[in-house]
Amino acid sequence: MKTKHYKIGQLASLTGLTVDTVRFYENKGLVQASQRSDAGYRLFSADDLARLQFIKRAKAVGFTLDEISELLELRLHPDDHTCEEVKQVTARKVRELDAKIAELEKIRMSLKTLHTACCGGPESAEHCSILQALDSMEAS
Amino acid sequence: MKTKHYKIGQLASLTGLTVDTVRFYENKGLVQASQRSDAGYRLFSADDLARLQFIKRAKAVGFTLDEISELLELRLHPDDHTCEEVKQVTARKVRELDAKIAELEKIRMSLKTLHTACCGGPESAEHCSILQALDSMEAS
DNA sequence: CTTGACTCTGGAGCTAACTCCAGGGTTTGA
DNA sequence: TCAAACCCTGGAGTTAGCTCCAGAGTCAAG
Repeated sequence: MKTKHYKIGQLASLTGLTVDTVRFYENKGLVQASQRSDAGYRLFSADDLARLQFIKRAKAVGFTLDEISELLELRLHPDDHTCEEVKQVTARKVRELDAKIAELEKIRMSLKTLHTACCGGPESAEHCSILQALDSMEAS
Repeated sequence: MKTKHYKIGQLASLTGLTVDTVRFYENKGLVQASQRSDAGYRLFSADDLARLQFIKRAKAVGFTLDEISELLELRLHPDDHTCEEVKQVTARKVRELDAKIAELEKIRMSLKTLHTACCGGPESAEHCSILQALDSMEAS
């Protein structure tokens, strides 16, 4: 029983990335074809697929490729003496994510305010831009 | 009574942007010096300051300058016949933000899993990377 | 056994978002 | 009053993250 593997084109259409982008990521060390065919074709595993999907999602929320690299490299080696280090890194990342999420929530709320104020009651002029909506939130 | 205004350097140090970046943003139309001094110096208002702070925060969560431009341009004109349009745009943006937030939450949770699994019990080997942490979340 | 769709490498080109001059004027504090 | 610290414009340079060749080999259906 052999594990299923994908050629670069299949991987590309499965992830919605382009063939060039996948090769570019490989070049950057973000992903690595688990093997090559006799003809030299890259052969990727299901793990590689998951990795690329992760990369795509992390990118969509504003991580740089370097940051994503760092996230992907994060591994727990239970027998490793730098475990405390890893713990610190993850804690820091979680705090960063919390901050990011808070920012997004804030922008989301002000958009929501904007949305509901639209075509509405007498105070529509009070909340006529996203900046004012943000201000009114922070005041409350 | 005159309203307080800032020269570009003050604005830069207040926002943590560089002078060059502020000028770059002005060039792109993201912000506009409300007036110029006799010598041609840009003079910015408190509104401009708020605008730049918004831009900075929006950038930090992964919006492009074009997207930020779109957000800043979103205004409600109660007497405008395209109000329904604006409502649609805000609704779409809110949905996009929801998706973004969900992604971040997911990554956050898997980091958290990674964090707590570290140096821990017998299953630490089961969650030794962020990808596996993600997998284990989605399975549950 | 051929033809069209796929793959390879290496390198050039592109867009977004800055960043850094050069070469000049302006403000301000000791 | 004069030097340091600011500001101006216009344009060139940089980094990240792709994107697009050229030129050549490979695979699969008819």
